Amino acid sequence: MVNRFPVTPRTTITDVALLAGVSKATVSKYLSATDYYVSEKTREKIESAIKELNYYPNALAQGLSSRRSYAIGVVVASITNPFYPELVAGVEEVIDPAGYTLLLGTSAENSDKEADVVRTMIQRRVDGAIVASATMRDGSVQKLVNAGINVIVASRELARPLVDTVVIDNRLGGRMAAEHLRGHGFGRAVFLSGPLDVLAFRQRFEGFRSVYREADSAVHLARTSELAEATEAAFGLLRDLPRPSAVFAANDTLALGLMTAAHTLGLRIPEDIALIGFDDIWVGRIPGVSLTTVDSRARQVGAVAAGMLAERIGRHPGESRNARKPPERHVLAPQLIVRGSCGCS
Amino acid sequence: MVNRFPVTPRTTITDVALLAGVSKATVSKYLSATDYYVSEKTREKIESAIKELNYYPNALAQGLSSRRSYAIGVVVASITNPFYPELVAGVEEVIDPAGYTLLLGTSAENSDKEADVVRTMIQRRVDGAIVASATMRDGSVQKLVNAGINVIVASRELARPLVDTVVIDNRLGGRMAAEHLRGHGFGRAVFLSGPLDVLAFRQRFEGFRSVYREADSAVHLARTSELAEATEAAFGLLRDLPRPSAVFAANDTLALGLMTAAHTLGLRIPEDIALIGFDDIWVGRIPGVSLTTVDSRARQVGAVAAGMLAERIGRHPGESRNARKPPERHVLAPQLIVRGSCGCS
DNA sequence: CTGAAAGCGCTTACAG
DNA sequence: CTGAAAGCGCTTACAG
Repeated sequence: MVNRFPVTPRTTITDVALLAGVSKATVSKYLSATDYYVSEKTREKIESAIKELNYYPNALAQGLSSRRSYAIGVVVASITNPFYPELVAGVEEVIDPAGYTLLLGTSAENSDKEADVVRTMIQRRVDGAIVASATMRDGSVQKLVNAGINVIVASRELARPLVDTVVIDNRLGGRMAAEHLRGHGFGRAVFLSGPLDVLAFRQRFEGFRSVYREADSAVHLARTSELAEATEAAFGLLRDLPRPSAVFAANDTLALGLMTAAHTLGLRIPEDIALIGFDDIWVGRIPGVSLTTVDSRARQVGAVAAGMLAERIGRHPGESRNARKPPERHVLAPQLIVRGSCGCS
Repeated sequence: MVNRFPVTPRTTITDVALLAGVSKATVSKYLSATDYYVSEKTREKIESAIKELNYYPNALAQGLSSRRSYAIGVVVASITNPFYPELVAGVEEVIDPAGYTLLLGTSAENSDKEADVVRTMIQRRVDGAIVASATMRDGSVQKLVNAGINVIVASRELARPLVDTVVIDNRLGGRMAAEHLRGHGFGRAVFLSGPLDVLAFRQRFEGFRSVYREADSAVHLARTSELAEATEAAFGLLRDLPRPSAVFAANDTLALGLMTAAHTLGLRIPEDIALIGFDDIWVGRIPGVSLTTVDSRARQVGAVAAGMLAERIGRHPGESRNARKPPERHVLAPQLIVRGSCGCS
């Protein structure tokens, strides 16, 4: 077979071995650093050969051979929803120093894309995956697990405890928001939410309802929690009579939608409507927004998830069935962030 | 050699070939779809074997063998700066249907991380890279190119036209903002900027200065364009006497910093200070923010960059020297988005 | 349309 | 501490 590829050949481990006057095996051992010892003299020879040849080991070959890709997949619903970049930053923070590369997958609303992402992660043989997309079905997570991938579910939960999970206490968060509103003297409040089949929303609602019970509480739903949809839903809510004087939004984007709709209708916040959101995306800190909210600690959730994943991978390198250790559940505490939109200041 | 890895073996192309009663080569041809023809009968046999065995081709092996990883690297400065997710979304939009996987790299401020990202992209043998980090040095881009990777620089420029570039016309954008401010009757305005060694900032400034000339114009610098630093710098600016009544910020985060500082000092926007930003991050649409700004079209920039990259890769599969076609330059037009902060409404 | 065989660039027991 | 050789799971000319 001659000249299969008419391209500039890259330098390989063989070139390095030749120049250093040692075997490929020895170069490989030098590269892996930890596991094997290499004498000082050969180490030096190898190092200078690598430098001279400007050699970069081929990660595909390494992965194929060692059955370890040093890649981890992160799947989020949408990268433009500011909650997710924050979580991804948390993941990166810990994954990065550990030498892993991040494959980003977006599941969108779309179930085709969801299937694509799952397939991609499996085919690329990621060492682990962090699934942080609220819209991803449990079956998709199951597929990853079946394929032998270590997976951690972050900022959401599965119906059955299939894998490690890291979440905040959403019920508590909902309760905190509701109690704060009640503390302002509001006898009635409305919960503005995305679809209630998203567990986090449902739990926040439960927390809310533990304070505003029965007839006193009401829910108003948006189809999704995109700003446009949220605004649309908020218009509906604000035209309902009697108009609520206090609203707890299931996340900050929904809260911003409410702000937008209120503004258009000439209603002021907090004077006409007191508002609390959920997540604490950075936008809320801007003076003109000044959103009181519950911090869902996206960054920490990401970091903790990455830490748990790294531990799993360490325990089961290559393909595992997640078998040894039973699924763990890490619960972080939410935190009320008081700013202007609730009427405190 | 017996039992090298005590792990559940995954199903391989050999298993599929065996079950389907054909050779690995034929299965491979079926998998590649486009290039080869496979008879209807064998196609069916292969398909059912794949389904029965739940087979997923190993992308590492495919990449090693074909010298095509179907991965593209995207490097941004910071994923939590809302400008970048928007650009990444644009990239994804076109990369995704084309079957590429996105490797995300963050260069941060840190030049160690920058080197890591470059190394990672090279070792993983990405088919191409999109560099959108304003803080990444030209030398790093050069390294990628030297390693035979197709690279597109997005939303920034290199000193020398080394690779394809997609940018907006920053000078024009700066001019549009300045002219709008001048149209409001402001005889003097200040340019609030990040470091002027970032070309985009410098060009925006040039556009600004083409309207507010010489003594009339002034610059005020922030160390970075993080919100906290921006706010800090804005305090300085607002305490300068005479206090400017119009500010053009080099990007929206800087503008938000100015809003924050102004609010703290009891200054109103636009009554006391008219403000225009740059980028049009979605936050500006929120009523309480209502930021007049210049749309830098992050999403389109990302999409166009991805398109150019796909074309390069198609032309030079595997390792190329980006040689054949000279570097291209794609310039998009910025667009003024008028909202409340400039005093228009 | 299909298959045999070499090769992609590494790693890893095993033997020394 | 070092090396020979097999193997990781694919793809691709080449021949039929």
